[in-house]
Amino acid sequence: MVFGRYNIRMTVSRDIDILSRFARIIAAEGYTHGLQPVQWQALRFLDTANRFSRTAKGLTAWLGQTKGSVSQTLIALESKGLIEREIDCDDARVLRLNLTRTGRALLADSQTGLPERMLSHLSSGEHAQFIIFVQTMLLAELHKSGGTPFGLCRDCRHFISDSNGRHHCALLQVQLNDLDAEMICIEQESSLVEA
Amino acid sequence: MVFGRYNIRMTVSRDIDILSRFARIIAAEGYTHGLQPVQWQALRFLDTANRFSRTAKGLTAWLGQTKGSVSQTLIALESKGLIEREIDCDDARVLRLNLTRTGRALLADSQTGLPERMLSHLSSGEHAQFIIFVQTMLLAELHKSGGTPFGLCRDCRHFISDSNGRHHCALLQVQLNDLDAEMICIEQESSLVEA
DNA sequence: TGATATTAGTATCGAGTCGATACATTTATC
DNA sequence: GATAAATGTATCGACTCGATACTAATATCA
Repeated sequence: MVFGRYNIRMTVSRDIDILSRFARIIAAEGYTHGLQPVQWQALRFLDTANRFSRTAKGLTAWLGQTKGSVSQTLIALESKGLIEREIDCDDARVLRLNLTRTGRALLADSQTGLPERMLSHLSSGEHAQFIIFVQTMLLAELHKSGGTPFGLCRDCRHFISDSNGRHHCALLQVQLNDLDAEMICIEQESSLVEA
Repeated sequence: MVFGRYNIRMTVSRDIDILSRFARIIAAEGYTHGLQPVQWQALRFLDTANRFSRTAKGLTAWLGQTKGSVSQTLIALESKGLIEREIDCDDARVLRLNLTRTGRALLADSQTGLPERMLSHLSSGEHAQFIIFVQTMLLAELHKSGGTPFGLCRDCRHFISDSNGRHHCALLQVQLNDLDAEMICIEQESSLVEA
């Protein structure tokens, strides 16, 4: 009985070992592209975040760091010529962060990194199931810790499509085009989850 | 057709976003225990690695870092009184790394961390399936990149049990007790995988 | 047996991370 | 219009991590 319990504890502990090692490898992505991991994450985010989320605040929420740390990362990315800052015309406190041509080229040239290779070791069905598990855990954890979940604009309950195929956001009161619809938004509230 | 492709690309990219964010959170484990993430990983490893693997070399392979980085981590852990070094009597180059009473107490006091909480958001069946996926990817990746897989002593093809319930290692030619059998070994070659 | 790898690990450096604190500026609130 | 809140920067210190150069012990092999 005691031995049984011991065995169970060891097994769970072993699961954590496997998961932690896996996470370490994934989280280290970036070096192979000549960037620090956090810089790579930031670049990826800024590439797919919509214009309302592409700010230091948005990045701070996405990365789960303090604004001080994020500010440092942005300085590094700017000095490397990968991003540029643009002052918001509506709110002068806000700096819109845009990828430069160089930044976009770097992302385009590095389509297959570590996470992609990891997932390639699963079949397509396993891949889909695995991502569902990850998403379940991530959303539950973000909900618990008060983190910002994010999500695609078109999956948001504020995303309205009219009969002419045009979209707009009911929260921010702005028109949206097809590209906007596919972007990540900091304000997103999933329409797939009951309130 | 073009739109369809674009959609697929966005979906895969979104999977990577989810996975990367998940991995970042898991990999940050340690701060809540008053340690740096890498120090926490090291402490966990040294707690369950057997006496042949509980060295700077073993930790280097486990963490996938250079020995210089690992050396730094060990200095930090020693200065915090969590580990102690012991010179191997057979090979004076080797330093055995042992947890102190303080180190073991820290691990025992912090049974539930971030990875455990993440996994708690899955049902027990999902949990098991998820870990199998992770293990599949991790082992495939380590095989590809030449990393050391590690594994439990008792799951090794060099692990021999006699009729009296006593064990020994056919590779290192040493006797093993029940506790040894449950530890992680750097030399482990899984008996569950065909050669 | 002795010269020469090889192995295990340390020392040190520089670029970068990250939280904390203090700060400036702009916008919101009352 | 005074005060609060929001957005972001500047700077500090402890730490990470790879790279390089180093020491010391063991293996190899002529």
